[in-house]
Amino acid sequence: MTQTSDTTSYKDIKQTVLQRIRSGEWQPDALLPNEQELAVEFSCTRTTVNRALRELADEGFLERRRKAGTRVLSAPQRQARFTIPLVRDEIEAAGGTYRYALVSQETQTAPDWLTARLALRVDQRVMHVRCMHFSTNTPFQFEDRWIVIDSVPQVEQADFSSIGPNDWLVQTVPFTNVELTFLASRADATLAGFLDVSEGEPVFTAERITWLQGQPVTFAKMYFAAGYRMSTEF
Amino acid sequence: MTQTSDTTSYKDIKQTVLQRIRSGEWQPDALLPNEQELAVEFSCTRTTVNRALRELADEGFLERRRKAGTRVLSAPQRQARFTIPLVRDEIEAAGGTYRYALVSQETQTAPDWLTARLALRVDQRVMHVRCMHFSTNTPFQFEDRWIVIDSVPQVEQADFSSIGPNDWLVQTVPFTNVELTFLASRADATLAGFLDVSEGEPVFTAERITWLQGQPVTFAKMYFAAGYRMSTEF
DNA sequence: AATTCCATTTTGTGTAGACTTTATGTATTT
DNA sequence: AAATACATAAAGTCTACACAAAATGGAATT
Repeated sequence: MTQTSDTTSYKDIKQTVLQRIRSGEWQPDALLPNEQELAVEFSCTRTTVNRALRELADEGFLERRRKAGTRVLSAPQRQARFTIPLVRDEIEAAGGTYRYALVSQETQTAPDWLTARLALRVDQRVMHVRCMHFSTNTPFQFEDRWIVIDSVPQVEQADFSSIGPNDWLVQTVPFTNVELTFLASRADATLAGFLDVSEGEPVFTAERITWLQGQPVTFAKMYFAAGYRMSTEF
Repeated sequence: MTQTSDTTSYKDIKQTVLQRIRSGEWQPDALLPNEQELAVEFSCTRTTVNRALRELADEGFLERRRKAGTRVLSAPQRQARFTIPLVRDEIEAAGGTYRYALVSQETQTAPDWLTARLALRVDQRVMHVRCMHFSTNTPFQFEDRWIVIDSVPQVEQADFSSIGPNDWLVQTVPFTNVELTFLASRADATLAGFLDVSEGEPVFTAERITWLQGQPVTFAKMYFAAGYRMSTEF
């Protein structure tokens, strides 16, 4: 047999399965019929059922184990997918005009806390860059970044007065692994000045560590202006 | 031909493609060979190549368009997947003992800001629940939640003195859609008391709105104790 | 009673081939 | 020059089948 327009597609199956979970027909922890049985029910091949169930498992609705079968997850460990936008894109998407400004750029020996955080060797040298991102001249984000020189030797020749370190890195170094952390921090005097808020105000903060094949490449702290909200739907 | 142990698998292909992107062999915006050509190169079927490329596109490395082919994304819009854990799981995973305490529970008419936020009808009634989550008797999270009674009528009979509203909802109502927001807020007197921090301290906050087939179900604000970090790797 | 071993079940992944859908670039027409 | 039509290329999906790998539950053994 071959594909015709009235075939049940993997998308149809996904929908139907979700319906059954939502309607309570398949309760949490319940065992689903196996792929072969579902294939018969939906009059399609096991391959098609497999794709549907595999994607639903990937999306966090189902749990699948060989021999054990497929179950409805009791506490749907649904995953929020944050697309971390580039600052420029985020500002422009909100209708602002993006402006970048370098605050400082210097090479130095990695401070102790950074050595510990990135598991650097002692006295390893880093490029320290601080810069501002504005949306139509309103402070949007203050970025405090360290780049490991041994991992990106070209950085010693880089000039961040007109291009941001993130843009430069994205163009220059691929990366393999990222650790992203969100937290709330308190504006100290310096930060308050840059972001135009009062000292002591809460500041939404993101930290990002990037590795290339196990080697630490860069650590960045990004402090967002007052009222910033990081949002996603799923 | 059939599958043998020396076959190139879709995982191998994913790795190889990533290598080529990282090494710069396939620059951003570059057009990849088409599936048929790659199938020949990797001595496998187009189906296998398709799965590899499809997943890489899904993970944000590639862009695929029919007829136009497959390209390397210039600004890798990599997506962070946050698995939003249940509070209890999060506390227990960190080695703490979970304890729950109800602060208040009452039905009321939805306040204006909530009516606006959830697009409720005027004077729609909601259940307002406030509660605390402790990790070994240390405040971990203060939860401030509203549940739309029309969407979950059973909630009027619910007793949240021993089970948290989130646990109850997960067991009772499936959901279709979630909006999740992270922000930094400032501890007011009440919050400072619950979380055992000074007034004015920054508090990492998550807001969560849940819908069931277009109907708003619940709005929750979750205030985390000092020092909380929401972290993910990808 | 506990442990080890193993057949069996169920998902995981691959091959081979075909049809479907989309959209691009070119040719044609206006 | 602009708009339209169209052949075609490339990804998208399905069928049908096969073998692989994991893990469960029970049988056999200690």
